[in-house]
Amino acid sequence: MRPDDLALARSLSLFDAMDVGTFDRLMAVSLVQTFPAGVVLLEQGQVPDFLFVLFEGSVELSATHCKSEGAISIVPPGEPFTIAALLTDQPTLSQARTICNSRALMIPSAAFRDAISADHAFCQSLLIEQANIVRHLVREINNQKLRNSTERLANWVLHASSKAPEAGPIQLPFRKRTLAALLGMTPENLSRTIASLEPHGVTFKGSSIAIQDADALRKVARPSALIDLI
Amino acid sequence: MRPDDLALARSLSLFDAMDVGTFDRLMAVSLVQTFPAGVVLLEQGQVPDFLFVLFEGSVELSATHCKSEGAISIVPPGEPFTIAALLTDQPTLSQARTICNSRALMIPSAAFRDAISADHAFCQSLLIEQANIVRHLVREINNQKLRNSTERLANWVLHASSKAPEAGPIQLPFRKRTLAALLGMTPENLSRTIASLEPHGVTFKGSSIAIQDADALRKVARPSALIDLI
DNA sequence: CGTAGCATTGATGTGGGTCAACGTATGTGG
DNA sequence: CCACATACGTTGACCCACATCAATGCTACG
Repeated sequence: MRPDDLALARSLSLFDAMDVGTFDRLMAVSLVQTFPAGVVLLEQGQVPDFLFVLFEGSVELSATHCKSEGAISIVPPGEPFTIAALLTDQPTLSQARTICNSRALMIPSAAFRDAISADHAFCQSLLIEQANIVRHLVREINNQKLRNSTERLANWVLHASSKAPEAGPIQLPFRKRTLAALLGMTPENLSRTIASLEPHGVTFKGSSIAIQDADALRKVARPSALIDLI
Repeated sequence: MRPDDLALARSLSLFDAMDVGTFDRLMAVSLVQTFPAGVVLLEQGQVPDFLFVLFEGSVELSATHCKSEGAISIVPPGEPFTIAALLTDQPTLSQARTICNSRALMIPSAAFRDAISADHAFCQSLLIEQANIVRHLVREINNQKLRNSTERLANWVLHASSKAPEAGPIQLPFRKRTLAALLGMTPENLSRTIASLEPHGVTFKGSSIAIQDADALRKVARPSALIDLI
């Protein structure tokens, strides 16, 4: 690994609590690789040999069953994915596919598990991290069970705009069909839902989304601390 | 705590990896309490003061949003619940309500977190446990997104019968409306779905469910390693 | 034996899926 | 630089799964 990649890895929140010695041992056996868009990093049903941690790019975690596909989440840079499969040494439940050019740190599974055994503080921080993922997934289940597609889209827009660094229109970070899969609907229906939302304070123009009237949008979305991050 | 309750606690898989000293310290500040059916142990939005571990009975974890309600899961005896909220010290995302007379071990949150800090092996086993919960929730999301209600019910029956200790008809362990909430449908629709499943190898009689023809049922359910536990 | 909650059944409405056609971007090679 | 190809997005027509509302049976329990 190159020195600047080492520094980049060290700066990730994942390794915040990790002991320097453990970190160095882990990096000694890890590698960094770049991938074009559309590459499958992990097939569903496969036991992962590596833990992937995204340096740059995005990865879509999705599952297919009898021809229908659903996306679990889009992994942003800086985050690891499918840790749960690795920890339990079980086949992944989702496929991981790059949706743009990406660069990832790859840590051999066995070495990662050794690090957990060796470093109590790291193990603790991972536990908190997994607990946060559990909470995120419970939110997702509630989102899916208790809302219709209009509400899901409206809340997604609100959340995306609150995450954005500055005010003003936000850019859709992937294709619309990906958003549709993420929200649990068909691309056709997403189109219609977008159209039905335009009189309520949002405008979609290509991949640019602008919120005109946040209050009006919030009235449709009815966000809840139970489901959304306030 | 009474000695037999201490022994019962020690036998739980949750504490398998826990050091004896840590265990004793934890139990010294814990208590055991019994509850009738229908008691709310944890309100949604509340930061839990205790970790509950069920000795006997069952607890329903559910969420309500704008008058509609969805169940996340039914906790069986021997298992803890809402650990994720406790680990992250955040408000619970679901309400916990006993669905029958129950008895639970109650461990003060702070003491539980201390045990995690003190005992590396325990922390590691908890991490694996959380990873398993993550996998379960991902399965649940796939189940919800990729299947219709008939398939969900059929798979639920298959899974329930495979969990049952002996062959023969199984008993529905809760009211039908609870099952409906768990499967993400209305009670009315569950009734109809049950009726539509009867020509496919299952018979429902009151709260007793008998599988006549497992292959026929499996043909409707189309179970998948991706969603179900094989 | 009445009452209250739960399960069932029927009638009806609607959200969202499906299928097909058309419009619109993005890139590729002549 | 433009015609063409290919994939993506949009729109419309239609259908079906499921929710909703309302009425009727069940079962249980005081």
